[in-house]
Order: sequence, then C-alpha cells, then structure tokens
Amino acid sequence: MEEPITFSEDGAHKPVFSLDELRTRCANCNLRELCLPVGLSGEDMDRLDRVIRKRQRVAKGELLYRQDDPFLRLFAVRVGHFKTYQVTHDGEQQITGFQMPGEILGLDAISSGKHQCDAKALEDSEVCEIQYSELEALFVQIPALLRQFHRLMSQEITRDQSVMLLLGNMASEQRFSAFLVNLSSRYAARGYASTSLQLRMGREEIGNYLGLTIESISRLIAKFKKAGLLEVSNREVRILDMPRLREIASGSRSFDK
Amino acid sequence: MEEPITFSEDGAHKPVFSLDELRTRCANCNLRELCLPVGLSGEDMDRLDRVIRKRQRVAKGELLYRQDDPFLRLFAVRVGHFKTYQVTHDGEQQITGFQMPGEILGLDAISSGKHQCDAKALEDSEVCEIQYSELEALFVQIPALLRQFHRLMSQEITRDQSVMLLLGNMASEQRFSAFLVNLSSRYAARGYASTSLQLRMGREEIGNYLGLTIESISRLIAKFKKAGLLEVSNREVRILDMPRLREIASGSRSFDK
DNA sequence: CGTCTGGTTGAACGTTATCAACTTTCGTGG
DNA sequence: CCACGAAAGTTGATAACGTTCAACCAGACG
Repeated sequence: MEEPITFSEDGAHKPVFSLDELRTRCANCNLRELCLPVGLSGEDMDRLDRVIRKRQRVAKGELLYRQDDPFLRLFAVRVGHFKTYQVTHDGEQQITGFQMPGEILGLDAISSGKHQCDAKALEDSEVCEIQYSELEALFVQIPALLRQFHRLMSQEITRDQSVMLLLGNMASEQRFSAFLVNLSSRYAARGYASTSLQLRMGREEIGNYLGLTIESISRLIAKFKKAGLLEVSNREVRILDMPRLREIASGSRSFDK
Repeated sequence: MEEPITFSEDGAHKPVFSLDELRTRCANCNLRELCLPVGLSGEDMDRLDRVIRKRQRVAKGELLYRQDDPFLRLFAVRVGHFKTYQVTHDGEQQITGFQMPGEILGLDAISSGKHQCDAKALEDSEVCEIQYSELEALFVQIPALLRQFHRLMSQEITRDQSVMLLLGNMASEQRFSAFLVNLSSRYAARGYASTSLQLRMGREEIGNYLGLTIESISRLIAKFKKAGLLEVSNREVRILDMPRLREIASGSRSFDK
C-alpha cells in the first residue's frame, strides 16, 4: 500500500460504513470489490490485484484519455469524479456520463480499439489502470471475473438506455428529478450519504447532460427549492423530499401537484 | 439445415452479394458470421454452431421477450426487423433501438438477469436463440469468440451513446438525417442496398425513437422531399443526396443551405 | 361501401432556448 | 488578507421550435 486512502474531506460524502469495510472495498478498486461477493479464491484475488494495482493521479480539468486515443487500458475511479463526453463535428460537446468512485471508464472503446469520448476529471482524482490485455488473460483463468465483467458491460448498456429514455420523452422537471435520484442512489449503493450531496459538475454540465440549457437548470433549481424539494447552496444539495422527487422522476406525478 | 433460407421478397433489400456469400454469412447467424474474420478452427465453428442452431419464428407484432422476463438467451436476428422499447411508469414507451438481420438482442439483460425492455417484431421475423449459459461455456474454450463478444457489447454501448448525442443536442432535421444515415450504413455493412430502403417502422415509431412527434416526422419528410434529398412513398425511401444528408447529420451544414 | 388505421397538413399554443443584464463566487496576485 | 478580474450562476424578456389539437386524406379490409 503505497499511500493512505484519502476521501474528500469536505464532509459531503462521508462514507457510512466502517473504516475496515472501506479499506476492503476500495483498497484495490472496483473490479476487486465487485468480485468479492462472487467469492474469488485468495489466489485469484492476488492475480487480479496484480493486474489492477497501477494507480494514476489526474488533476482537475485534466483528460484521462481523449477521443481516438488507442484503447489499451480500462480505468476504475478510486477517488474523485469524471465526466465523459463526445465532441460533435461542429465542436459542441455532449456529456454521456458522470463517473464516481468505484465506476469503470473506457468500456465503449473495446469495439473499435479507440476511445469514443474524452474523459475529464471534474476534480483532483485518482484511478486504477487496468491493462486490458492482462485482464483478458485473467478471464480464461477466472470465470467468475469474466461473468462479473459481462455484468458490468451490460449495466453500462442499461444505464445508457435509461438516459435515452430520459432524453427522449421526459419534460425538464422529470429529467432533473431523474438526474438527482440517479446520483443519489449511486452514492447510496457505494455507501455514501444519499440525501446530502455535493455536485461535482457545474450547471452547464448538468444542462448539457440533460439536453437542457444552463438557464433552464438554474430555473429548475429555483423552482425545486421553492417547492420545498431541495435545499441548495452553490453545489451543495440536500434532498428534502425524496419520495416526491422519485415520483416526479418516475412520471407517476407531475411537478405541480 | 431444417428449412430454406428466406429473405423478404419485396425486393427492397436485395442482398448485393452472391448467394454463396449469403449462405456463408447467414446460414448460422450473426455470431458465427462475426467470428469468421477472426478465423475460428473448423472444430470451434462446429461447437459454436451447436449453441446457436435453434431457430424461432416471431410473427409481426409478437413479442420476442418482455420487460422483466428472466434472461436465459440472447437472440440474433436472422430475418426481419425488431424494435426494443422500455415502458415508462406512466405507460408511455420509449424505443431504444431497431434491430435488423445480423444484430443481437438481449445484451442489456445480462447485468440484472432480467430483460430491461420489450422486443417486438416489426414484421414476420426469425431469430437464432443463443443459450447464454452455453455461450459462456464456449468462451473459456474459444478466446476469439470471447473477444468478439466483448466487441459486440462495447459496440452496443457506443451505439447507445451516439443516440444520447442525437437526443441531447441535435435539432429535428439533424436527428432525422442521422437516423437515415445510420439505417443506410447498417444496411450497407450487411450487404444490402443502402440508398433504397424500406422503413419497417411507422412514422410514430420513428418519432418516438428520435424524441419527436409523428407530425414532426411527417413534416420533416415533406421538407426533405421538397429539398430533393429524398424520394418517399409510404415506407419506401430512396436517398437522392447522400452527401448532403451526411453533412446535415454531422452538423457540418444546416438544413437550409 | 363504410370503417379503421396510418399518415398529412394547418393553426394555435407552450416549453424551452436565446439574448442580455446582472450578481455571486472563486482563484490569483498584490 | 484583501481586491480584482474571470468564471459561474441567476433572472427577466422575447422568440423559436416543436407540440398539441383538429380536420382531413388515403389505402386496407371486412
């Protein structure tokens, strides 16, 4: 272990599990964590560790990789947050996702051997590098790992499709609710506080992701605050009425009663 | 071979390769076709064939599977076309994709073990069933197959992300152009005519997929016809100015000059 | 021949984008 | 530590794009 495990100290995302659990979950990144429930042997774990041990720091605003870079490695976010975005022909960008600790970057690059998007750090971050060729070699030795990997890719497809649904037929309030609920539940799944979150992305980026403008996001936030759904100060968000937010996100209830 | 290979007889999608090539490409479905360039041994091919041999007919309007069905099999489209769609909480549907011969259905179900969407036949169709557990067993024996499978899943992610881009920041003309260009190039990649296509889906379904209404699609078609980009009669489309269509789709040129 | 489904066209409306002015926050160097 | 300038966010007025509502048309089918 070359250095202590640090988490954002601002208190917004206090892990809600113990330090031991934390160490187990994060010491060797996502893939390892994901394989724990599957029950790898100690020996297999060691092999896996060897593949995913390399760490890399990425400063805020730096690119982890860019569109058309050759695909060699996957990355697991250890600390920090990223955004991935495609650059359109006319220079515009479309954000395709935000990644938090424990999530994998680069799965979309396997098919073509080139990265399909840029990945930019939203804050000072740290990733595990996973040499894809080495990972592939492990697949034949550890079937449980392979299965887990397929689940991971499939999950990415599912995630993208739910964004398609969001962009394709939700109104702005519904989109924004869905965005918050999604973030919240992803934090919850990773043991972080789920009702009190610090947005790592700016209004502009939220808007871009949701197919809306920065002004619309601003107005939505104001609206949600006034309705007593949220407490917001800058990028600090506290969700006050999660049930209602879920209802709006699911479409079972419109914003105005 | 339990029955003769039939293709849609309407002539809209005449394969442009020879009958022999056709037989090679389609006799045993997509996965086999995809593995040909990788160079599987004859023995491996046989094993693969054993897994994907089962055929199933699906009549127009029938569901191949529905949301929450347990995931057991993948499907490769042999003949016909499908649409996949998610049903929202309030009963609306959002189409997540259209699948043509040679494309795979069900990849999104791996992560949860349940299908995430309905798959409905747009016309009388035929699929190969691929028992997923058997396919998994083959992966350990045939690394080339595994690699191909990962490429396939990754491609699906890429595809979904480009739809996100479409829905997130394209104007209606650009969306529709992108839709046509996409269809066209997918047909081309599979050896079908690419400038003369028969739409297998209705206006409503196109609109749903593109995040627009049926009326908007209707108006777009009229507009594109008048501009000399397309010739359209019912669901028969002839692309007259592919370069311009591509330009509009890519955003490098707006619709009106 | 009437009905039904799918598609087209027109007019009015509404949501969200755009444009513009302004305020707040933040980072940096004095 | 403060002050400044730049970046990010807010708010209002106006406009545009696509939706909605409605009427109408064409082909398919009993």
